[in-house]
Amino acid sequence: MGKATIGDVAARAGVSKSTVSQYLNKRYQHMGQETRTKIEEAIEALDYRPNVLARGLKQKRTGSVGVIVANIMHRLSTEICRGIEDYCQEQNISVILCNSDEDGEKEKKYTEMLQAKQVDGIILLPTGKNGPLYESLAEQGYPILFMDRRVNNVKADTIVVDNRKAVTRAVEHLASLGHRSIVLATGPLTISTRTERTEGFRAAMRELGLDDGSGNIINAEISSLKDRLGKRFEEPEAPTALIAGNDLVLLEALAFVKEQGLRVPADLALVAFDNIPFAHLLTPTLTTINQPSLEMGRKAAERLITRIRSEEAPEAAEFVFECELVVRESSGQAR
Amino acid sequence: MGKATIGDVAARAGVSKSTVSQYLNKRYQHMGQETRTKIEEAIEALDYRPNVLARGLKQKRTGSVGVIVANIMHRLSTEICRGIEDYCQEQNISVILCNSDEDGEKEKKYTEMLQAKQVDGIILLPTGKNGPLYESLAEQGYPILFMDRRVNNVKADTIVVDNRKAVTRAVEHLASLGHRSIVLATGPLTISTRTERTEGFRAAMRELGLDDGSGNIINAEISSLKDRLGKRFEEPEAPTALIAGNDLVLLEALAFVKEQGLRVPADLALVAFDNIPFAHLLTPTLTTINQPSLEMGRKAAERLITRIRSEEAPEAAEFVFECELVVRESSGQAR
DNA sequence: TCGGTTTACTAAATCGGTTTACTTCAAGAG
DNA sequence: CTCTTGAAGTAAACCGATTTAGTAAACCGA
Repeated sequence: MGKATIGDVAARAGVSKSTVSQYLNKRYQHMGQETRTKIEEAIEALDYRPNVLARGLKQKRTGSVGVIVANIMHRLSTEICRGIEDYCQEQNISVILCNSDEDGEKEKKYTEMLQAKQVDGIILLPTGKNGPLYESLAEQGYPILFMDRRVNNVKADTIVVDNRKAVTRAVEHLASLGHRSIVLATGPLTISTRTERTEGFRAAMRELGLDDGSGNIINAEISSLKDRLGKRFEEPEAPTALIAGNDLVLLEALAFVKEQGLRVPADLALVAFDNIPFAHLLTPTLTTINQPSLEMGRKAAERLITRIRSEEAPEAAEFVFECELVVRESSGQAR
Repeated sequence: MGKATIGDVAARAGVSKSTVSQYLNKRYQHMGQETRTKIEEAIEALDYRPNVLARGLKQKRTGSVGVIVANIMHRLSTEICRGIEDYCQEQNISVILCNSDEDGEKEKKYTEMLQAKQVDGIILLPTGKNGPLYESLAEQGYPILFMDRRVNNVKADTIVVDNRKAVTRAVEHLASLGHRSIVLATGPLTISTRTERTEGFRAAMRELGLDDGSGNIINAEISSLKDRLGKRFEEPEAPTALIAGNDLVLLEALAFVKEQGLRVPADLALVAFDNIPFAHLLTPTLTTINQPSLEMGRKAAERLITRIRSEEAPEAAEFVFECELVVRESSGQAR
């Protein structure tokens, strides 16, 4: 037997579809207690469950949001997703998860797909490669929220961390241990996270009277990172400390350290962005810059859903979270 | 302006909705080239995108599948999700992600929600706490697929790894290094993964003429694991090797090792299930039993989608993947 | 030039709900 | 006894697509 419909329930309860619909939506004002009971029984007997497609078609709300992340395999993305999921679960909203793979085309395809699916809103960890798309979404008044990375010229809610402050703290921490030649390594400057960290780094170094020349800033593709590090170490004033811009950079840095037989922190102190799991189990344990990813995810979902439910779209806002510097063994005294 | 509908397109192209619908579904047989062009133009001009809710309502297919995992934060779950997502992306299917949190109630709520959403099928990493639910889904002929954990008495596709063989290899490996007192530590025996590993362990130990008594098997809640380990180490024939049943157990084991000041592998050799990230960066590097999680995820999606698309449901099948023992430093020679 | 095909297209029903506007009936007011 | 009002409920339109059954016009052979 096919699934029961509202019509079946109505027939069995001996009332009209309209009344059943009222019941389903908990509008009991115009309904006798008796009718209510009959409907309840019919629903129970038929194991009826409303078709949310049909409902969504009429109501123009589907109770689902889309999330597009660059890559769910990154720890940060996973944690953000979990935060989003947690909140949505409480609110009975379902989450459609998409991986853009840092590919602008996929990102575009996905936003279109999500809109076709009539999701009520989208949370985007943007690739940054679809400026016009972001703008048009925001202008349409479509509920959209950006995370982790800022996009320019787009009036939409944004949730990020204070990258400048985070990197400043890391630099100050290392400087306080006597480090003077500190290197920052990140991927190419294609997204706000990296540019902000780079700028923050430059400013902090200058502030402390340390070399702020570009020699200590490495913005390179992961694949050429070890090369670049190798070259830097051959130059005068070899680095005594390194800040890794994310988990992938850290992996390369650790591989470099291993190959060169460097000792941490004696030869090179290490600080890494991202909530590296096992940071406390590595030898030496690793100093990290943690992001409150779960809370950020929760906040994102909360903000988006509030926006969806409120009649008028509130002014676009930016929420800035603080990172936490967790000092462990890898950032030790300079020689 | 509200979004354009098929009616708007039809009006603008000067044809009927039916014709536009034919066009959308690429049934050009009964359509003049001229009409086709006009429709194309209208769609372009109005930036029309079909409403998949409406389509799904009529067609009874939504092009989306649900995935319920116990906890996305587990590395294994994340990887499985990624595999599923990859395949679905290729097939233009969207993925609704749910976290059951090992909570039977949530799992139930989610399956109901997914069915209400008319998803075409469900991939479940079951909590194991909803036997009747699993059965009824399978009996209804609803496309459902179980992963990672087997469920009894349910005729449905299942994707698992060969846990017995995996644990046997690990035991043999350790035995070949001279270890005679090997301990297996897992969580409580509530799911097939753990019981299979435990049984496989027992069999392998017996096969090798080693102590197969239950003294070397610890099935305990994570919270009491360190206690149990401590007690076992006070008994005669202290363990020289430990197999950790998953990543959480490993964390406890490592904490225990640290507290007790044990040296790995000199005092205790370690082997851990799951694709622990950083396994190759820990000191010593960690021997792991890797699961082909990405392929398993892909396979799951492929199988489910094939089943959805085929008219008749194929016979339920079980797909068993092999684990890979990756030997690193933590499993060294016994004293 | 007439009946039969083919081609190109359309009207209307349908999917399963929600919502609006209306009806019916009983009780209370005057 | 009539009029108003409120309670309880319903018929029908609607959401935006697909699909079925059918039609109008062109073409074609005899």
